[in-house]
Amino acid sequence: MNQILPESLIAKLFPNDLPSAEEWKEKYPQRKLPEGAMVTRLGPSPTGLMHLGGVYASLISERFAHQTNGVFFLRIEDTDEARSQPETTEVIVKSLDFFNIPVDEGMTVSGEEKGNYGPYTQSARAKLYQTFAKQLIEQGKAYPCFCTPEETNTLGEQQMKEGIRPGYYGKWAKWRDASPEEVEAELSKGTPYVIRLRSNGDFEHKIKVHDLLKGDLELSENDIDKKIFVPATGLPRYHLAHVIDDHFMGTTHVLRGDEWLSSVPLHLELFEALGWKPPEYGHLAPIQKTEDGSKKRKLSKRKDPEANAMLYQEEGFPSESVVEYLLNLANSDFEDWRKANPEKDNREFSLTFERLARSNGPLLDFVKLNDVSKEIVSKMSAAEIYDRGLSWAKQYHPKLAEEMEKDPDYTKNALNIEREGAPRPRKDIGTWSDLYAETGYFFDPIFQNQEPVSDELFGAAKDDAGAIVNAFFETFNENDTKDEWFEKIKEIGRKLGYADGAKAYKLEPEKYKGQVGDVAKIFRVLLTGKTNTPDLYSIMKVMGKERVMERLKRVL
RNA sequence: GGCCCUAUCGUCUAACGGUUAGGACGGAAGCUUUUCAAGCUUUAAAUCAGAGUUCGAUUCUCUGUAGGGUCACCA
Repeated sequence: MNQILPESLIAKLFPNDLPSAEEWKEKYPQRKLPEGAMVTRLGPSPTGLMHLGGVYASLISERFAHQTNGVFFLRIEDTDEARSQPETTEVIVKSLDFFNIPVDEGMTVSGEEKGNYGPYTQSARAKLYQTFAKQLIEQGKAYPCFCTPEETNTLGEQQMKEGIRPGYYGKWAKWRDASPEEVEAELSKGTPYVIRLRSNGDFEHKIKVHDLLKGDLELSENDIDKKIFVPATGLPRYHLAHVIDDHFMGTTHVLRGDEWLSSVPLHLELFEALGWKPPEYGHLAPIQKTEDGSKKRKLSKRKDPEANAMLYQEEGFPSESVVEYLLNLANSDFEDWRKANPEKDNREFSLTFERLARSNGPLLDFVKLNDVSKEIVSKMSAAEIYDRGLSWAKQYHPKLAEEMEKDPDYTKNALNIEREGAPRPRKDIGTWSDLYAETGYFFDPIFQNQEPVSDELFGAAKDDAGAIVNAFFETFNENDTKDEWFEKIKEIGRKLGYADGAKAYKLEPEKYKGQVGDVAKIFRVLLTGKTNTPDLYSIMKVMGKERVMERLKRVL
């Protein structure tokens, strides 16, 4: 008993120059891809920032596409004119670029679209949607509804109050069975309206749904006459847009956040109404955070700065650190793979749905991220750290950049201490911003700006600081080998009553004032202002005699 | 509240129905030709609760509990 509107009335709802369904089919032919190839996509709405969850979903989607020789594309979902900020598409594109997630089709960093299934921005596809919104009305599968937003709201509130499942459905679907005359009357009055799906579903009926990640599910059929199209803007709502686009763009696998799970029945109904085969769905558990240590919640764009993907760039994380951390959240065996294949590109790791399915709303763990990152940076050459650190610093830490650039070779030598060729390279840098704290003292202006050295830092040998430095001046030879150099340090200590090593000191602590480590500390603190630094001999080598003497002198 | 999903150390997780419940991060202790870092050694730390099925349950079933998602609009 679907109420089908007369053609003359339908003609008033849509432009009369719409391409036919056939024409669209010709424009967007089926993709020719190898067996098993997945076509995946990211469909963000441009609202100003890229969510970390979006990066996570894209990373996973992109990897599945490319590990099966398929296609990953980017489609900007800007159907909500009120919320979309089209210019922020750039933010999304740049984020994907930063994280090295290659997009085969869609908007690129250069500002131009590529791909044969475009345009890849929904607001530019209005005609396509209109063809099918019209078709649904012609077939009686959709109808115009003249309820005001206030009416719909009141309806919802009323239903809630009465303990009834809220929504525009069944007997509450006021315009579902309106006569052509009633429709015509509103139309001629110019009443604003929306187009709703005429759902055939029964909420009491369960349908079996297979989700790539959640497995076999039983969900209630959709029976809501969902708003699918807004003639005032000429654009569909998300649900219809997703169905039409993923059909014509040839998407085979939709991987999206699990907040979408409950709308799967609606989407399946729409695919059926249009006579198309739906893609496979996989619903990802969200990345979460905890505030008071007990309650978990999904990262929120508004409240949580760490939800913003660009934060990781600002903080100075190398993009691959974040990528590898996310890969580990997606497939927990990535970590083992990485351990077994320390030198391989993480692209050689294949993601599986089986593992992904077990990832269950993980908490974002910065400590772990930082550990992953230190591991990655420890494998870089000094030159790479210099280049990448400098390009970060130029944008986010000009003072550091300025110093790094003054003498690139000096900086690289400093960065190379205990690094290239070392059996176990240092793991002190997790983010480029660590460069300032960990190596800043190499640069005189930064060193002079540090907190003045307090006696506390000198430790056990603080009373002998002057004597130690004086003795050092007498014997220092910058051409000494490391062994010769260290022998001299020990000798200085010995004369002043310090043991040669920690062992000797521990055996007979009462015999000594301390041990050679305490003597070394005097130099360390004077030279760097810190008690933790790499090997002192190397530091002196890099700094050069003049700078070393200059800094040591201050204690006298 | 209805519906859906989930439940192992603090965190991320591993374990054909049979393991001393494993690993990683973080914590603690120790080792070292200078301090750190790293590395190595050691260590504390978990199967949400209760029933049932079973010779045997982290694993299967049920109930409860807790957490997450969703239910006006938007995506």
